[in-house]
Amino acid sequence: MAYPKNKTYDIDIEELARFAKAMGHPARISILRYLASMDSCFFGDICQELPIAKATVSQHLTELKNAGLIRGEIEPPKVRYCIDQENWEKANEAFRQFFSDIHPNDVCCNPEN
Amino acid sequence: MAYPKNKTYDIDIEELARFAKAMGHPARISILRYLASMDSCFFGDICQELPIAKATVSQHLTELKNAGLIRGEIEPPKVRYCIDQENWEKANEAFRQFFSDIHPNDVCCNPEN
DNA sequence: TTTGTTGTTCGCAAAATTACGAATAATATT
DNA sequence: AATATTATTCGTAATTTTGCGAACAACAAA
Repeated sequence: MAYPKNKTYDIDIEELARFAKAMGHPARISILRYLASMDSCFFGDICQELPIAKATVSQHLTELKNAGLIRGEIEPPKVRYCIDQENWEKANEAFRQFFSDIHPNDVCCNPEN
Repeated sequence: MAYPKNKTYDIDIEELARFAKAMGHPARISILRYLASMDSCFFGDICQELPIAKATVSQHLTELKNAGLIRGEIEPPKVRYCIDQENWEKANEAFRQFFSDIHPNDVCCNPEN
């Protein structure tokens, strides 16, 4: 853009957008999927799953942490990552509600109507 | 980045990421919400709902169209937009499945565990 | 034919994203 | 104390995103 200019949107819209944005990259979806399938997950394990450099993986993890979707804690010399239970539920609910807002027959310009 | 280097991920992961990315901006969430709440929706109506310039709205609409989440058809001199029923369901299902993959008690490093 | 309405496209600019290797920090091991 | 392991941060670069006003295109109305 340039100068953000304080565009404002509803809080819940901003929140859903933040969750969606965090999920808006295949590497980050992969990470979340992987974390969701494991009980124990170190940085190194995640790193091995992805076709990108560790520095980049670390950046993606930071974004997921900032969005609240994951947690990381140091277990020297490793770092253990996992899904953030509370916010994961929040995100789940936000998406669920969002999609439940529209029902097929409401739409007007799809071919079938 | 620089030179994309053909990072590959599973097809379904790519798809979910594309949907999420399209939803990763409050203006686009607003548009989708608005469309989901209306039967009839012209560009001008959408535009009035948002705190950004029409050129920018048009760009966001293009992104949503490219992601397959909406459709637009010309009804001179206006353009009618609506949710793309089929892909909306696809997206809904993709998110639903994604979130259903994790269950609270699987996680390992949340405070409660 | 000129004018008005509607929405897209163009040209531009600032900021954010994605990516990498190298350097660094923090801890454990020898 | 020196070395090895692990993961983050730094520096850099290319690309993408977001945004705007102005110009444009398409059609309707006067």
